[in-house]
Amino acid sequence: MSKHIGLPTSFFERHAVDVAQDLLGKTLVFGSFEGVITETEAYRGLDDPASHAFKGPTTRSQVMFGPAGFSYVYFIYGMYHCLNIVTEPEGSPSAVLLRGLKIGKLHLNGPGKLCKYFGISKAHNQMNLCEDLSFCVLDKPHPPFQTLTTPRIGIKQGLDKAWRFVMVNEV
DNA sequence: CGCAAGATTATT
DNA sequence: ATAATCTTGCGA
Repeated sequence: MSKHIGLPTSFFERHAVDVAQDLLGKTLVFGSFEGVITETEAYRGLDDPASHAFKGPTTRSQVMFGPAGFSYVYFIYGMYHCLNIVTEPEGSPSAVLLRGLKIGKLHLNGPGKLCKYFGISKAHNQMNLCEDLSFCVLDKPHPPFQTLTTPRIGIKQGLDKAWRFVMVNEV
């Protein structure tokens, strides 16, 4: 009978690429919603031209420079929100974009889709996912699966980095 | 202050 | 392949 505790700051305080990979199969909880994470992407800082943090902190990206375990929600293309979780210690800008969730048979493939379905907006930016069980990530048991690694989607720089992770061949 | 670009998605 | 739609960041 596991107790299902939300993932702690120490889980998110690691290298963004490791966190992105390890987040697959974990359960995102948002209010009364929850779903299994099936697709992620890592974004870092000065070594990553695709990142919002690449050119230093801005009003939008400053949360990426803060402590791990906080939400980073941004509005894009005039109509979609994207949810990230900040990684690495404070001062090391990075985050993991959540791109896919499955909720039973329903598969929300796409960062804009999952935010729309859950009702996540900028009101939920910069929230600590490690102190409140109403917005957190749970390490629930999940059957084995394989991980597909590819370059990230929708960017024009940093395509040399294979920092996208997708759950496949679920048993 | 103006403007181009953008970590997307649904449709043609 | 492209429209929809608007915030953000940067340059003037």
